[in-house]
Amino acid sequence: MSEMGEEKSELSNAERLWRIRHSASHVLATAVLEVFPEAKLAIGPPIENGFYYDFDLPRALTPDDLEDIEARMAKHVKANDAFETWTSSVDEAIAYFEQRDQPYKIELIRDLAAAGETEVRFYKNGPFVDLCAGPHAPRTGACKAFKLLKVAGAYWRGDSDRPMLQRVYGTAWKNKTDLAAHLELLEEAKKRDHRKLARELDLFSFQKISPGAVFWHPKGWTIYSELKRMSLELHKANGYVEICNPLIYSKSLFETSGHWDHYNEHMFKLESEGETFCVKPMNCPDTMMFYKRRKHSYRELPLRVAEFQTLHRNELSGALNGVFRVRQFTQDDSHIFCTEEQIEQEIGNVVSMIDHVYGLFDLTYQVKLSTRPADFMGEPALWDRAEAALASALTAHGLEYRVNEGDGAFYGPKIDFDVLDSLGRKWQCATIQLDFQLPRRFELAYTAADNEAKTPIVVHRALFGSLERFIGILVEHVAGAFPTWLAPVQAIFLPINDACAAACHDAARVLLDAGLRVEVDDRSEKLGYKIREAELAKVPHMLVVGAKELEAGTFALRTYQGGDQGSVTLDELRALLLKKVETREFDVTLKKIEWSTEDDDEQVEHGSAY
RNA sequence: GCCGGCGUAGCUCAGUCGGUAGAGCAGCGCAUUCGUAAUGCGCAGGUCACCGGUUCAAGUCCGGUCGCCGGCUCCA
Repeated sequence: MSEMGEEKSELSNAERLWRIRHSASHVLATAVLEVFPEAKLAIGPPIENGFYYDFDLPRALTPDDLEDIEARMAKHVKANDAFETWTSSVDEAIAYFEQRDQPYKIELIRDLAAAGETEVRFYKNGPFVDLCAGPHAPRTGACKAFKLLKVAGAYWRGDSDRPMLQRVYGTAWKNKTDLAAHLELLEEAKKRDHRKLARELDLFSFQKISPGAVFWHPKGWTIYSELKRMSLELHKANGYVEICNPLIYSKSLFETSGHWDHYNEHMFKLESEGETFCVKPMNCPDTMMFYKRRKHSYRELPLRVAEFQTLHRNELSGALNGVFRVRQFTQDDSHIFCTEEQIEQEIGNVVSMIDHVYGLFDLTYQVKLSTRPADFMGEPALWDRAEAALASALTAHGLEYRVNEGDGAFYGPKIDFDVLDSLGRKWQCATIQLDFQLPRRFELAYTAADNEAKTPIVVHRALFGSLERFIGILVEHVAGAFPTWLAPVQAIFLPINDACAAACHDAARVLLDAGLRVEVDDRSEKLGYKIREAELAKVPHMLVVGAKELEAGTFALRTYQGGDQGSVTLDELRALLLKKVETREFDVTLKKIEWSTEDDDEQVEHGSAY
């Protein structure tokens, strides 16, 4: 008892939660086995904010089943059974699960044995015994604050060639208050879903006639255009040139690049006069052609070439997701042709640009450095030097990053920047990828100082990643209330009666001429109604004009969710708005959604927890 | 693509046992000229996603297709 108490006090909060969640997954399996004694168990690990367990069941689970299972789980939690643990030999363990007809468990044990384990660990709570490395909470009573959330399909061992199992997801916390807070967070998060906000704010839509492609409405397109303009400005200031190449190419281009062999099923193809053409899924192959059009001197390097062209990728229908995962999109893409010596400085410059862009929106990101995979191409020594250059550029910018060993592309190591959406899902946005292969495949060269032909290195990189995905992230990040420089309508005049309308139109004209996006709501509605609509449209600045203002020649400024800000003159107003636009001020009061700050690293340490 | 769920007016949603479709908001018209989050009255709006089947009769039951949502896989 005292031992247990000591153990408890030494554990970090995160570790305790981790054990509660892991234990909850066992309690879930306990309940599922009651309902389906013939259930085949796969794995049931803790995850961020909760847990899941994968089952092979005779039929699909219904919401009613979940309720029933949840009620049974509550009984096992109330019973407060102790988690007991022991080890047994591989053979005994296999015999145990053979007797119970649990093929997935047997496969796991065989893999452990193949990895050199001679003993495996078991955990038992009440009637339920599972293969498990642990650790667990002392008793099932620790799982008192849980809720089952959803059931989804998941391939056994994540392999699309293996059986599809049913995965039950749940969330678990140390007490009911935390659970309630988390459920409330989920509700809040749903409200800022970019698909919902896009409809409410009339930014963009999707239509059945072109799945996975965005129909941009005037307001959404304004945001898109402003972002693109900002990005281009930044690129030009950083020594990039911009090109624009075709969308459609003979398949021979992709045979040269390797896409025809490795990316075929993702490309849209067309036939014309017996020849096969492909709609480009990436900008790299045609940018190689741009480089190749003539000879280059080492003096031209690094050569930074931007191309923001439209791309098409035939993504699996089930993978499409709002604006986060589409079939047609545009990257703020560039390719840097450079020498090996220039890599570190170039990467450093790109990291600065990324940091600048994300800083404009107070967006936080997670950095991953992916290193040489098993099936790499090129010389190991070059890989080592390149990986070191990437790491050093990240360190120089004070960025914390995680190393994903062996997760690089076969053609080079890369740095990925992940951003979370409103539901806490990670989406890759910015990316920096070194490429040793493409220049070889396209036989690119530059003439070095010694008059020898050398092969340049290519850096693929994007800041936003795709404009579409980034805008989706942004919509959710600011909950639809954009900073003034991006707001589709930056200011709206609200005349109180018809007599004030003319002054509003005159003032609006002045601001429009200054390049601002301004509207006048001169409908015969009451002020409260107009304010309500402007607030719902999340217009950052509202200018109320009545008899008082007409006489004083001023405007009563009201800001989005900020209330009455007092009177301003037209000159003051114009200066205020222009300053915000020119400095791209992030004038948004964020109510951030804070998902768990646990790092995945912590989860990886318990990787054997099934 | 796979597993599960869903698809009724522009949006959010009702629609009982199978008996021929309803509300609020938005839209349109008229009235109202109003001081910081919803003025009133009226009108219009539907191949119930699509195709097929069962039935005297289908929004409702069955099958297929498409799309969307949550996951898995894959990726920006």
